[in-house]
Amino acid sequence: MADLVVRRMTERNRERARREIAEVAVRLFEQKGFHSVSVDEIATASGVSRRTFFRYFGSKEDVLFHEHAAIVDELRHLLFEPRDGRRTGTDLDHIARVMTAMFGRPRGEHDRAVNRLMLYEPALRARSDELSADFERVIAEWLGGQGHSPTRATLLAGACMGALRAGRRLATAMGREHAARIIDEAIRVLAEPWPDTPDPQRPD
Amino acid sequence: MADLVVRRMTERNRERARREIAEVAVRLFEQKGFHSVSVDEIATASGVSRRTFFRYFGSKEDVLFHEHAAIVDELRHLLFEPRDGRRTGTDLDHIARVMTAMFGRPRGEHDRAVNRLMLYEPALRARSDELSADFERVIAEWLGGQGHSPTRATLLAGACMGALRAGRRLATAMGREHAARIIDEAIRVLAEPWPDTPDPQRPD
DNA sequence: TGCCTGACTGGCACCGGGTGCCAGTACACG
DNA sequence: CGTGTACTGGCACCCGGTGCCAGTCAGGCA
Repeated sequence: MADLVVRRMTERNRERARREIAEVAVRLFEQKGFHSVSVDEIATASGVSRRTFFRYFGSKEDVLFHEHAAIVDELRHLLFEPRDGRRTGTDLDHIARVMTAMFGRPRGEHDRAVNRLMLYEPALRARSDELSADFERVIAEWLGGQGHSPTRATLLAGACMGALRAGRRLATAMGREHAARIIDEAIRVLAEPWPDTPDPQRPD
Repeated sequence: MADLVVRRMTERNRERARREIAEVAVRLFEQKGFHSVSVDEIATASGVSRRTFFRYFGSKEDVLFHEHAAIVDELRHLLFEPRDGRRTGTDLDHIARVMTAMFGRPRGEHDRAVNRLMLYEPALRARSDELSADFERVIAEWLGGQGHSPTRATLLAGACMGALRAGRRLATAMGREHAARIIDEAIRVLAEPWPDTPDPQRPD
């Protein structure tokens, strides 16, 4: 029991140290660019050894991405266990609500800095696309449970995350005040993407 | 003029050497996994020095991806300069034709091996998604020229490449014989993604 | 109080990817 | 046959990442 208390203390301290290191690192990244900051620099600037840095973060990139697993878990939770008991509307309505909740909420300066870095450093963009890929898998899984065939669920989830990923990039580039409008437009694009597409059964 | 001829010879020799190195490397990657093959190993196995390897390929990953720029150019060419003069059908029809042409054509064993590697090694999957991102940019650019607003063009291109990227993964995982069917279904998903979505103007 | 144990840290050595630099070499050209 | 040029290989170096080991600090226990 005392053991449990000790563990919790340690855990909290670790979390605090992790956050401090991450904040120092992000500040350096924004000053000099991701590539131009070495792990040694981050480590000494945050008062730990290089070796210890790698015990807190598996890699240099993880400084920016180590919350991703928790974010994916949150998405899964919102999708599969809607807050108001039974959900209403269509599948797309539900996904739209969840995504608006995920992307639309206010974030601190740290998160916004991480977002800026992800947008402009190609290596980091690729890594952030992995988060989208995880989202896509979760959505496909959920759609499969809603009665869509596995193939269709995968493709729908792909289209869905494709539009939302593009929307997120647009919103980051154009500024926070456009975010809501862009997410809204992304959903509309998904609901009715190609209004001029003829019925495939009756080609003209 | 003689100078030009010499340049061409050299260029051709370089290209041949590059292909040989790439084939040796892919063979090693499939035997032992991407991470377990060092650049030294590739270099000695293909009879060049490590230093020269890095003159042919900017990085170890480039062995698998150095054709990407050419592929993107080809996509751009097919999209913007349709073979039969004026294109017919809707925007989506046109994109569908181009994509079927890009992904549906027969490929050699080397290309298929590269595809397998990309699918199963996470680091390589991320890198291959950059190709999709380039495709997405080209499609957005083309859609912009077809009269869609910049935002809408970006979002449409995102949805489009999202479904096709998912379809390409499915096809690679399920085998070549399903490729045509899956691409077809991806296009249908784009044309009519959410048949149960109510008209946004008349919510029920 | 003094010892033991276990978690954490830092330092060291090492590996592999990637680059700058320089010397050697092969080859077309005059 | 000399000469310039493009290519090569080797060396040294930087940086990200890991295995290993020794030191340290705290709490538990006799």
